[in-house]
Amino acid sequence: MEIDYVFEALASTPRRKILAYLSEATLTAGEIAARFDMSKPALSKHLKILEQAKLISSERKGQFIEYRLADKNMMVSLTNMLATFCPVGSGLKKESTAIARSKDKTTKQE
Amino acid sequence: MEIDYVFEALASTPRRKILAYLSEATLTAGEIAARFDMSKPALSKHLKILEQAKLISSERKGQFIEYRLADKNMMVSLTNMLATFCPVGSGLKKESTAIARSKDKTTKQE
DNA sequence: TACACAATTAACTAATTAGCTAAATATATT
DNA sequence: AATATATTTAGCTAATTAGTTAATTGTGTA
Repeated sequence: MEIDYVFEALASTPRRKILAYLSEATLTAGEIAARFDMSKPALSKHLKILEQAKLISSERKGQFIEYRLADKNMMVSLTNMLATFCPVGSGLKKESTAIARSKDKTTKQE
Repeated sequence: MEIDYVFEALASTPRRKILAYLSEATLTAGEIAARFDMSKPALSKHLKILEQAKLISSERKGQFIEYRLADKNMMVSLTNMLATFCPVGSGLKKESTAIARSKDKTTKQE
């Protein structure tokens, strides 16, 4: 599922740090890498994972590649996440409700 | 950091499913395990990870152990996450704090 | 006490992830 | 064309994670 990529992407301290760096500024891959104690290829992988999750987007500018937050998509994903865990129905939630109801009935019979 | 545990816990489809199952009902470890195609020890590990992240809590009831959402903590974590990554979120969080403060004041006056 | 049931912990394996260095690709400059 | 810079891809290894079965712990009941 699509949301899986978002959660996987967020489950990494360096990746969340990248998002924080991009929260206000647009930065090139090199500018981001300069802020981490990690090789450029390693950073590149993190950027790829964030981009696959649609949390960031990239645009080539000459020999540079600029990265920026794709915050609209992030908001959609996070909102969906909230919708899953909080009131708004999914199949699992309905089943959970049904379980609660049957348990309640059993308890009252005793 | 504390939030690291939350992200790690959420980066797993079965664990997010467990949260969804618990969104309305309180279930024992066995009742949860019965809904997954996975061994009980494997489920037990997932429950432990969720509990360490303070997303769920457990309580022994005789030979059973009941699990339930610790949703207040989850909401706090998720709200903080929004505040960190989205400029909009941080503004809203501050407003939320302000509202809470003003409500508190009002309540005490009553 | 002895036995059954619920759940966890222990010990292990297979698969995945995160990092590295070296090589390749794309663009800019001379 | 040749060379330099920015970035990514390839190939590798070490560490971590997710699952398994077997053993252990805690509780209820005959």
